[in-house]
Amino acid sequence: MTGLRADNHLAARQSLAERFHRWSTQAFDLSQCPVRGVLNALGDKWTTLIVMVLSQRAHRFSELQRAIPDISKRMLTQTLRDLERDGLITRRVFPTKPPSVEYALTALGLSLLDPLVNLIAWAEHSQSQIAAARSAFDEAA
Amino acid sequence: MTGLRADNHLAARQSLAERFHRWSTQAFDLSQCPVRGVLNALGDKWTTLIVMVLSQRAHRFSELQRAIPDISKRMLTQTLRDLERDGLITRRVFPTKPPSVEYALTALGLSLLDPLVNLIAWAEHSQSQIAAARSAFDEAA
DNA sequence: CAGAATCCAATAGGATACTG
DNA sequence: CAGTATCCTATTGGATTCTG
Repeated sequence: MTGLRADNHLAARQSLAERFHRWSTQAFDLSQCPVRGVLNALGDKWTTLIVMVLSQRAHRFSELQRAIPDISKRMLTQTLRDLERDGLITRRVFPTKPPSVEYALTALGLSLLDPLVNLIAWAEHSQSQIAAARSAFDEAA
Repeated sequence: MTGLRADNHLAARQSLAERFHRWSTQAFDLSQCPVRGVLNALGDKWTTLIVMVLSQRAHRFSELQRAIPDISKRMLTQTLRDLERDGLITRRVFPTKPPSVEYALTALGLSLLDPLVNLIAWAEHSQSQIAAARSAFDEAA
């Protein structure tokens, strides 16, 4: 079998090309494509990190703050709201005094973990190549 | 076998938890973790779209502009530079007159397609649930 | 404890005009 | 054709203060 390795990404290429074509013909407004919303949600500064922490177990607000030390309360609140709004996490308030709030992944949030872990694995596996490429590029300038 | 479906994402959860723990102990500066760079590169407004277009075949600068009508030259240039710097695409200049430049995915860029298509498939599959969750959330307010 | 509100700095990104 | 340069606006995100 020749080209088995070369064809490794063929299915992915065809799948991507097909999707892009469908988007650009159906809804020509690319800014409305379903993926854009998802990708720039994941692309913000804290979303992925929070999802990773919650992938272990439910966390309270202050637990999340301690798990991610350099996040501000403002951004933690806002990112949690967005995740809740998208149905990826739940927010349960316990009417204790002082109140406590627990955040946990929903089934939909859990289903995100599979593609996410693939991407993260790729990032870890590729980081040395990327770093090398950056050094070479920067040195050429 | 009980819980087969419930354990569906168990491997992903454990994998994520393990990685997060490794990062937060080894390099406590979470902003330096290898994934952050990748995710907020993919999270910007144009990177994913450009990668999708290039997944079909190599494109020239003006072809990319036509394929993605609402990108400005400024952002197209800048995003292409970043992708080149990270070693995900190549930039070949043909000394014709007027000059033409061709952009194409590298092997590393091609290897990104697999995790990327998984994430996009998830986004497409989940978009209706996300939209429903948003409506419900916004209506409650 | 779990936020809400306000203010401010940095960055991203669009529009336009110019160039080899 | 394939950019570069400049200007300007909008969004992101941090710091701080206040509250039930």
